[in-house]
Amino acid sequence: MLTNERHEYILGLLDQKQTIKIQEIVDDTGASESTIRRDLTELENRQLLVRVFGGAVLPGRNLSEPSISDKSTRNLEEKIKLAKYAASFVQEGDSVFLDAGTTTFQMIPFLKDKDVVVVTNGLTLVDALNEHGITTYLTGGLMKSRTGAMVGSQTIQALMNYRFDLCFLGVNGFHPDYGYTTPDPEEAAVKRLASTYARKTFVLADHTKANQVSFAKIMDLDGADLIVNEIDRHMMEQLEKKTTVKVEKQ
Amino acid sequence: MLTNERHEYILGLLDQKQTIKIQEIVDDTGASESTIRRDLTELENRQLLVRVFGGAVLPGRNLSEPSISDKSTRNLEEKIKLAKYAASFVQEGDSVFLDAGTTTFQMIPFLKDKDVVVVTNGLTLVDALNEHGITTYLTGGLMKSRTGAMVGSQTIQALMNYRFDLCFLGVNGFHPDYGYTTPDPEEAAVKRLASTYARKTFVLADHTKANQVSFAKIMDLDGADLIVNEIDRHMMEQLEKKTTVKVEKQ
DNA sequence: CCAAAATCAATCATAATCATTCATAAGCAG
DNA sequence: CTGCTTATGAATGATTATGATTGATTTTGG
Repeated sequence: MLTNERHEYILGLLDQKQTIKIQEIVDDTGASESTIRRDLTELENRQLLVRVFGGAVLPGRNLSEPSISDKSTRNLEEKIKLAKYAASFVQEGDSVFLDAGTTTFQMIPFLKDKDVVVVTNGLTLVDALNEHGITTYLTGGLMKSRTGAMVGSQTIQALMNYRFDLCFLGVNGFHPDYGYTTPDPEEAAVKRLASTYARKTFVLADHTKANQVSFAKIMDLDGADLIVNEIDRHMMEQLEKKTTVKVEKQ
Repeated sequence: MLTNERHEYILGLLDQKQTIKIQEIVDDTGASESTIRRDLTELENRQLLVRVFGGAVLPGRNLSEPSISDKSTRNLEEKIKLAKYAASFVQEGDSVFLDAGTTTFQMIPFLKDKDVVVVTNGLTLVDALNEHGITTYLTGGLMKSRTGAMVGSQTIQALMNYRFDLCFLGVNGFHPDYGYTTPDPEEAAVKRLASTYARKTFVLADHTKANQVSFAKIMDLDGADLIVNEIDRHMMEQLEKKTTVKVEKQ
């Protein structure tokens, strides 16, 4: 069976069934597992399907889960600890910028008794902030449906009206040479600007972000203190040359 | 059965039945109890359900959906008809301001194929706009937890950046002499300003709002066309002296 | 209030799936 | 035929999902 034929076959099957298992395709086509895997990776790169553990699903939010690409709920325990630690830097009455993101989201419960004012561009944080009775300002701007973040010129303009005691950012990667990075340039711009209006900025990152580099640079390491929870000695030494590292200990 | 399939299955079942027992899912899917538990914790982390002892229930919607308790569901049928009628005034490619509120919320499904750009100060509308793939700008501002509206100086400032083809507002009362009114002065200010930047403004009001007067005045009747669905002759005559009235007929 | 039953979180070993590597085979141009 | 590229299949060690077990917690029914 030709490569193209297999691809057609896979897509056809997927269209019918919404979900396919790798083993199914192997049985049907007679090709080896390795080959089918290669097919799936290729088709995923062309955005014709989304791979999941054990098979693939049609693209589009239905069956494909945000967490797969995003890993948003992956290290949730870790993120909660990180968030709690981060929240401990917040003083009574502070004005705080909270970035859109899952780690900053976890900070919210720990802020409720601190009488803070929160400014955020993250729509996913809204309900939780509301539930905990925290005074909240939204930046406004264009709504990015994928991330639930608000971005764009209006977000920028809104930020200029505020000054923060503290600014908490999530990132997709931190690296001694390439600094803090994230996939979306517009979101990077918002993060960057928010931090310039803050007396002090913290970046929250779990261990999976170490040495990762994403497309859009937010700023160099020295632009913000880094809050992490586990990190090897060698990495630590390198980072501490560039910035202050706060380690959350179990 | 793939993990994603199970997740979809669980959410689907939950959507149908509002409540599910773990044992049910175990029986239906053939997966072990441990696995189902893991699924539930994961889905709970993503806020797609809430775990309870013995199973799971649908998440209690906060700002994402109009609260079921208050009057919003009372005249829901009426509001949907009203909303559909209102949406019929929207042209392909229009830029539209949607006020925070339950009636404007109902307009969203009818806008999805019109390629519109929506600007709103209503956090309750966000999820629905997102789900229907509508390009959306949020005004930003102070979040009012009770109504899910954004208000204040920043909202005002944001509005000045936009011009609308159409502006749709909800109100708490309309009255021939006292005009359109609503309980909150800040929200009134936002409504008023949004309408001044629109080529045409509509107020949506069901029959319970007739002759009602609330604390904060938005504007006189002639500031906007009034969309209603049932109204007695006498009232109608009085209103038509002041403004254009569009009546949604069954 | 107590005790039995049900449900739970935490842990572990196992099984399934994964990415990576390497060697082979097939196609093709010179 | 030789040398090159590409597709394939098998093998590896790593990662992830799963199912069973444990003892703790919560609910239920007196």
